[in-house]
Amino acid sequence: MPELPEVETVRRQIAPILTGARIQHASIFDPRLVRPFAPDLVAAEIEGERVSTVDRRGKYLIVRFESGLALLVHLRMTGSFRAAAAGGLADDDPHRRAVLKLDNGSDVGYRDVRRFGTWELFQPAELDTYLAARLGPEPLGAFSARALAQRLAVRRTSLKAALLDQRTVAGLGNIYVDEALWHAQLHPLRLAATLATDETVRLHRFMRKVLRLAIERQGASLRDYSTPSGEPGGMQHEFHAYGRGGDPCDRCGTPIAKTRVAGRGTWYCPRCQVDSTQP
DNA sequence: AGGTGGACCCGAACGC
DNA sequence: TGCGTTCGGGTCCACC
Repeated sequence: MPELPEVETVRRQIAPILTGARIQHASIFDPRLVRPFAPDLVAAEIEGERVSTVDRRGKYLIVRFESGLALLVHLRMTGSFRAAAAGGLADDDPHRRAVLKLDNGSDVGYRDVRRFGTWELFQPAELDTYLAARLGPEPLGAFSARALAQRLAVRRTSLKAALLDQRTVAGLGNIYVDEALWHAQLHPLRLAATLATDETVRLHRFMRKVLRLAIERQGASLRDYSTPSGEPGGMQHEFHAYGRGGDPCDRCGTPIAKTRVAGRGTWYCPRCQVDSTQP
């Protein structure tokens, strides 16, 4: 489940390989990846393009070409990249959906078991509009506790639902929301608009801390995620809440509880994360 | 208007 | 052992 830290790890690993390289040949095997457009049309459009930068915005990867064209990649749940020397990608992967052959002697494979991931081509102006409509600020960019407070104040829903909404803050998913809330000692069902200043400050501080640590650990490898070099991340060893139902809370020893919030499996400490707005 | 829940996928884990 | 069922997760899109 690639969230911001996993996507940033992928970006850091593929950026040096892609940047400055020309796409010699593109193969797209799964129509779902680029629909409603035909795979060969999309492949033809990026062939010959030279990569200028590889950026990230929220959970999106942006491969920008010198022509101005941009390839917007979303890994959704199980998308992953794998880099190898030319001809060095395993040839028996049934989940491989695309391959980019570069003019610098590298092959970049794209794999996606569940086929939710997407590749979309954009002209620069369109891309900005598209992203601006979907994403709030980058949590690790110029993002203040005051900005977070402002965004939460207008929401009429739970803290968890508000944080999962990419327009509140870009890049958090189910895992890092639970982790940030555990650190900040806030209940996932707490109404977003009811946070006191010190609570918002805590949430802001810990969401950034957790994301930074996760990037340092190269993301969390639970089921499908691994880095483009094939290594697993290490952040799963730093989890305090996510997936830890029944384990003693690392702060107070109370067993971690599991419930369902905003349609998602949600783990929290029933003692440390008390909802002061609920009876 | 804004929030909620189902659809999209498919492998893993589970139940019998 | 083998089958069927449930689950999960990000985003979009109906629906309330």
